[in-house]
Amino acid sequence: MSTPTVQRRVNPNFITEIIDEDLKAGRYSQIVTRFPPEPNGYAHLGHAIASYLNWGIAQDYGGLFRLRMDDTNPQTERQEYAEALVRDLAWLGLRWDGKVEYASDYFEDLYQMALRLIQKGLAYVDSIPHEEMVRLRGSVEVPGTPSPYRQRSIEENLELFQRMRAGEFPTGAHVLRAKIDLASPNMKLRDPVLYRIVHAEHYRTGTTWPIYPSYDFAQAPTDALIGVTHSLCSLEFVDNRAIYDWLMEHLWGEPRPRQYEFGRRSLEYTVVSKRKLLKLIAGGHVTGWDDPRMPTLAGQRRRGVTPEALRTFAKSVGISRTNRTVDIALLEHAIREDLNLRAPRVMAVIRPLKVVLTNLEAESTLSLRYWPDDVVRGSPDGLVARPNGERVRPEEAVRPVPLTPELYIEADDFEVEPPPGFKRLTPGGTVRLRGAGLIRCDEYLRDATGQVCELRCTWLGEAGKASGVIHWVSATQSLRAEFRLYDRLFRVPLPESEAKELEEEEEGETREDRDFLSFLNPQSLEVRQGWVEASVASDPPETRYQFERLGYFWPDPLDSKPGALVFNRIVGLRDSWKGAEGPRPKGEPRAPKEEKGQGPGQVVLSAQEQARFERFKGQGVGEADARVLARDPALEAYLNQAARWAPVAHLASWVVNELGSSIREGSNKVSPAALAELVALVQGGEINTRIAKDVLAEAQSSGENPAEIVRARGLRQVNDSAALEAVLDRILAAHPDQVAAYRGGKTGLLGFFVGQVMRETGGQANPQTVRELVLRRLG
RNA sequence: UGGGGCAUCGUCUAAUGGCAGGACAACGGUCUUUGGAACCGUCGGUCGUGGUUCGAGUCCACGUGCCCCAGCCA
Repeated sequence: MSTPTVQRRVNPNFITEIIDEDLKAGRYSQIVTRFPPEPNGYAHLGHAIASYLNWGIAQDYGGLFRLRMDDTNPQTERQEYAEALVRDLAWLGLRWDGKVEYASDYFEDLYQMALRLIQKGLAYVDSIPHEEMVRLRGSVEVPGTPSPYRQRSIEENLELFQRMRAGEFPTGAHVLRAKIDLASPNMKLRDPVLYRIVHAEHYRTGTTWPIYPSYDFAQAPTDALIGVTHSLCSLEFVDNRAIYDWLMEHLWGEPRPRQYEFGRRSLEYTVVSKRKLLKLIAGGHVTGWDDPRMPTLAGQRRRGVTPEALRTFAKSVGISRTNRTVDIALLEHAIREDLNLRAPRVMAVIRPLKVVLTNLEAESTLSLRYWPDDVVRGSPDGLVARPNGERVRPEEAVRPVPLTPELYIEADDFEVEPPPGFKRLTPGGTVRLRGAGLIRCDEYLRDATGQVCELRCTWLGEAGKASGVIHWVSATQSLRAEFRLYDRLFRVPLPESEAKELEEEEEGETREDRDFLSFLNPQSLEVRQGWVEASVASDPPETRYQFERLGYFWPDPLDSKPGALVFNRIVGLRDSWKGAEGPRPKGEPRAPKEEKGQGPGQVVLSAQEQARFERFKGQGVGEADARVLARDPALEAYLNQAARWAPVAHLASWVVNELGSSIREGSNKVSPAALAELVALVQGGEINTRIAKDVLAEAQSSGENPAEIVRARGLRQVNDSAALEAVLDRILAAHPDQVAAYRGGKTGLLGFFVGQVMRETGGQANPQTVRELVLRRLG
């Protein structure tokens, strides 16, 4: 196992940094990640991103990836969901090592672990009513108070817990709690529940267990049992990490899994919470979990999105420690990019307008290519695919397209009064029929309602010129088809926060019709009856097409039948035409960022602090540092000790800015005398601040004496201008572009040159001297 | 409010204390038998105020804003 070098599945991030360190330190020989969905709903894009991350990292590091159902709540979980989860994640292209794991497979192990905890006096059976327990837990401001049962003997706890397991008590009568700290400021640590009694049938274990582990007690121990090393979860569980660590400490030991949290990703114009998805289904706003507008993997699959596109999307979204909402354009881009190379081009007309070619008597059959030239050119072996997958030379990747005297074109492609820049058909105008020469519109007919219903045109062959190209199909030899044009499910990018604002305006009165549903996009599905060229009838049913100028489509896997074709629009084409109407509406514009009115903020010092502040200032300490020192007794004490060996004015900024955090958190390993000695070296010009800082950091972790490190390494400051100039010359010669850019005005490069010299000299050059040299040489 | 987490172009994401870069979007152009694709370019960012430093997105202090925690859900 080693650090990945080529083509990572997941870009480097704060987790891979930790893994790199762990591997380097030899803490694990192989990394193991896992994805633990709860089988209480369908997999959605959020699952896709999180599972891809776990799988991808394991792949990148040659580690193992496990899939585990987190099925510890029999009341909400179902076999159907577990199966769907497995099916959908497999479809996504994830491969897990070993069988699918289930937390429920480890119920016996967990039970034994709970017994051990009780035996160690670290867990107890609590028998107070639920509401009472909630009350005793206190609040964020008020510490909790112990339950009267907290002091039960080990024997009594053991007996009670065993009787819980034996099913002797009704649901909710007792719980097993960890004995941690009821006064902890971390609410999660106030004696969390480990086990509860639930008499309900579990979809896998049936009625064999009347007790079920809680999230916390299932997570850490099963991670450990299946060998997980890096247990990733989302940010809302940060506080739970304390329980995770506590359990591992008392039940497992090293090496053991550790939990790391990442920020959730949500997607514009969608919701993913199970409750909301169910509401969409129940309300008939979508047809089910696999409705192509749903953010579920089942929905995306039915829509025609490929797993490759979703993996590309997941990779591009990335991971950080911040909750983020991703621009839906990123998803659409990933889908188009994938389909551009995958989808053969054919023609369909979804808003038909009849065209009669008055001078065309005979029918003919054209042979049109499936692929545009740029895709052909991009093919590595020069071959391209037929819809059936067969790879052939471009001139063989063709289909027959009948050209007949009666055609259909897109109604949008004809305008009686064209807006400026309109490149399609107009009365008397000429346009190119894709692959079939030019036509001129001689006449147009209107129906009783005044709508244009037919065009009479002259077919010109190649005689003439036209700037526009439109698509078409034969009116007599094409296939009828239904087209389902899917669009965003919501009108606004953030339906949930919009709904929340509404709620607040209503003063807490949550009305059914004022929630996120009120932001549904009424045009999220538009159904059209039109025509598609007949060649598609002989293609495999899962073929994804680009209907030229319309978008990417594929036959609906459930509803499309040979005699009754139904095509789903997977995603439209980008449209950069800004005509009369412009591109299709993209929702309401975002609200601009609010101006933040922020004052400078000044701490009010107490009288005593004020006195100390004045004293430090009098000793030559800068105001900001003096203010910090005056308010922090620990720093002041440290500084006072160090002051026996060096002037306060020289020491203060080091104590505040370099050692401040470690002194405060009690991890400081540099003695006041040692700091004073180091600072004296800086003051004497023997070393520069850069060396001092590096050495200090090293001393902080190793506990060595910093001045000793300086002596042992022979570190010193290089002031010799001639020597530095020689180094600088080499660097200027090696970076002619940067030199030119600097002379051209990019003075930000000063830092670059100084930095290069510093690096070259192992940080020992006198940076002021270098800076002057650079300025002199390039100025 | 006690505790915890987070803050870089409109969006997502990079930058051992040393050139704030990439992708998406937007905008403009080239090319084009798809107003597609491709290619080129433009716009645009370190939450604020101080401090440390030759040099700060990164370190320190003080602010501001957002998110999570008081289920026997996960």
